[in-house]
Amino acid sequence: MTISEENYIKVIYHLSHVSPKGVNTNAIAGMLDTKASSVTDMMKKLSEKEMVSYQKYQGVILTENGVLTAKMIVRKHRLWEVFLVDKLNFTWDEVHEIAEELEHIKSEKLINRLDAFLDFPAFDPHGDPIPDENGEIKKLEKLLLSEGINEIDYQCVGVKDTSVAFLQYLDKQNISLGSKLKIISKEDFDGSQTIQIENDILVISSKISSNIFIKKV
Amino acid sequence: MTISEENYIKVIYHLSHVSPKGVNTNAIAGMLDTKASSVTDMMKKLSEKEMVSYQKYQGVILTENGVLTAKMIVRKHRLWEVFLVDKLNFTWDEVHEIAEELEHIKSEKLINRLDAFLDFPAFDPHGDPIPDENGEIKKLEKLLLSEGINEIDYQCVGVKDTSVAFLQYLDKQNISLGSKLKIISKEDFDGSQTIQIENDILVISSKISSNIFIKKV
DNA sequence: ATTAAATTTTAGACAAAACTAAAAATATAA
DNA sequence: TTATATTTTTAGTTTTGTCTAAAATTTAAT
Repeated sequence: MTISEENYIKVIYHLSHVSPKGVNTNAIAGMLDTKASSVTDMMKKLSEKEMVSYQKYQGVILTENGVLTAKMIVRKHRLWEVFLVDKLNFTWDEVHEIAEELEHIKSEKLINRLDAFLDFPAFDPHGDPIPDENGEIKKLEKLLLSEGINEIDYQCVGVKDTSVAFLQYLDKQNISLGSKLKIISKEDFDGSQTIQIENDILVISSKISSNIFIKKV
Repeated sequence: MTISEENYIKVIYHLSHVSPKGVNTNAIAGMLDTKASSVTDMMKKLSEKEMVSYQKYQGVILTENGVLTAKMIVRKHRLWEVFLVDKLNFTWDEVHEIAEELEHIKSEKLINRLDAFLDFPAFDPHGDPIPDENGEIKKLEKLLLSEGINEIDYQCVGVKDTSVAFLQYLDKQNISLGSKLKIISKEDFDGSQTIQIENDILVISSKISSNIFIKKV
């Protein structure tokens, strides 16, 4: 696989979540900043390699093989992003460009060693899930606030502890279902978090945060 | 700079240490596993970009700019090798291929952060020096045995402690000027090393090893 | 149901980086 | 110092990934 082929497959993979019954040429061209005619050319090639199934004018769908290939590229991209943020202290908004290059480094052994070095993270710094070695994706819609990542936009979707006392606490703090929130920082020492919730800043203990379910918005 | 251009510059840089007054086409072709005619084509291009000075039939020399570019590629290659060995537990003989890919990742910020993360190493896992941010190379001919790297072929070139007692010890152990040696392993706890010296296996304390000068062979 | 608009594909070209085969220049050896 | 061998360059192709412009197909609108 060339870098160019990998980029096409990755883009088709992402777009196929929006158009599962066939990704159209123009959309691909738009994402890759190229022309529709170039896309057609590449689709013929990827079709020969059995990475996509393609019929003229009908859009394109990844084959099973194509999906797995795409997931491995996404896996590499997101693991490198974790590395850049966790180990090299980049901020989460700086890493995309560099990861776009790193995702094309070939060694499978490298990426699995990196995965272990990073302690098998399930989500990248943007909150997106990281496929495992076999392409499995833990698509945990909701997660605990205590597991959330800084600077990501979340929404409150539920609670674990349903006691009256807890719900009253939430009420007092103006936390309710659907509240938009963002984690500003987390204290390593006790796991307490500073969060922004609908324009208020709030400090909550890990006992609270591990009883609130949130979801990426 | 394309990956291909970078590879040519790197090869010319290495070859120019052997042929400082002009690297010939065939040698470059040999290193890059390509044909002499392709080299000629590329030399014209690199000449236009003022990375090399090139006259037909007379071989090629890197410009000042070309040398700096080459050093930055070597820097990246060797820093990634340190990362792979020190952080991801690769063995020193596994890393070259992967580093050949990683050396072409573009971000300067990335490489300087990596340098810091690795604690500004001066040598790579093969014992070769790593150029710093400005291209400076610490070309320390000799180093202490205690600073040596496992599995590298060294030669004994001197001693620091010149006392009779020490020299007698060396004599008894059959260690002399010019002895070929290789470090098999090093104990983290006390710094003692197991070394192979002219086919004998020997365990020496850090007091000994920090009084013997060696050099890569 | 036609016609107009938008999308997609074909056909032909181009640039980068490689190749082959032949010509030119340099080096070596009788 | 010629003749021969080696090295290097030129000229002409090939492949990959792209482009433009024109033709074909599908979609939308009256």
